[in-house]
Amino acid sequence: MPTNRHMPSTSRSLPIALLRARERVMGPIRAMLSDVGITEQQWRVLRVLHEGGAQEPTLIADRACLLLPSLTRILQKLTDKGLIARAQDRLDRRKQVISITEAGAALIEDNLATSIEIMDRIKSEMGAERYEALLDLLNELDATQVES
Amino acid sequence: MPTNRHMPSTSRSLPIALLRARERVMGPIRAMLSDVGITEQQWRVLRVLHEGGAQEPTLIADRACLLLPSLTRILQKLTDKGLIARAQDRLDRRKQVISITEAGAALIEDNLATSIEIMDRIKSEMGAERYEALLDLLNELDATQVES
DNA sequence: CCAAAGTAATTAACATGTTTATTAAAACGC
DNA sequence: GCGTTTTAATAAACATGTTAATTACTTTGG
Repeated sequence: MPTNRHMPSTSRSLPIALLRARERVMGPIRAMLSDVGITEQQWRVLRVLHEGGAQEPTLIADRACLLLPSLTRILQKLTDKGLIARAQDRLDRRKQVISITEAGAALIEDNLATSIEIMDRIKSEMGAERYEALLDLLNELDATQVES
Repeated sequence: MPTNRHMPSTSRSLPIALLRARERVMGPIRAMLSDVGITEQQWRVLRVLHEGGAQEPTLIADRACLLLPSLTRILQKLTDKGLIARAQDRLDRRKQVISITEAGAALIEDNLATSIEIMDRIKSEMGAERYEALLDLLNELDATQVES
């Protein structure tokens, strides 16, 4: 069975190349997080709250790149762990306001340096210029309008 | 709460940029696949088999970028759908040999053109040169050795 | 004001991701 | 040969991804 001439080998398939690249980056970060006892997604939520302050779930989902049903479960677990707190929005009772607790902030602050070190290592391995070029291209791809 | 000067905004965070870019690419592809009634991962497995011929699960997992436990479940579902067939390896009885059925091959062949069109549209939106540059950088990132 | 449409969050159901453990079969090493 | 180690695949358990449905609340239009 010959290779179809229109079928990209996996290294030239954009979806798979994106997947593999992400796995490469997340490996060391997951190792760090498993020591802390939280998942990659929980880490992202905490970072969004630490960076952006108290905010509603819809905004967190957008910034942490999570779907709302996933976020619902993650917020429940983070509440159980005492890393976030929840309150009702007084102006719009459909909404909630999620905030990070002191324990949550401490967790972020204790591990942020390590996280940055990991990314810096990748950056210097690739070369800063190529690393930045990659980020630019990824953002450009994200901004692409794919007409239906 | 001021933004930490060492914390990248999400668009400059490589893990999140990779995630967003992938979502952008997979959106239209998922729409196509949901019409066919299979998932993105099932599609990847069928393509690997169509492109590479009958092979063992470990090799499929590597090529389709799946972990073996996920693949185990996916192979069971594809078997139920009649899109693949399984046999024992006669030389090494730990191994299996997975092959694509005629129905599976037909499914791939009926939808490959659409899949290629989607990727071509993204390629032309970005510009072929930048698209190729992105693939190169992603492969370079994947080849990076992150020392422990 | 009120019915209809829209929005925020949750729930449900199924599929996959991820880690650890298990089972069966091969390959090793002495 | 035979116990040890390694490998291939599966199983189990928990977390998330994904889509559709639901609930509660708001906004809109007449």
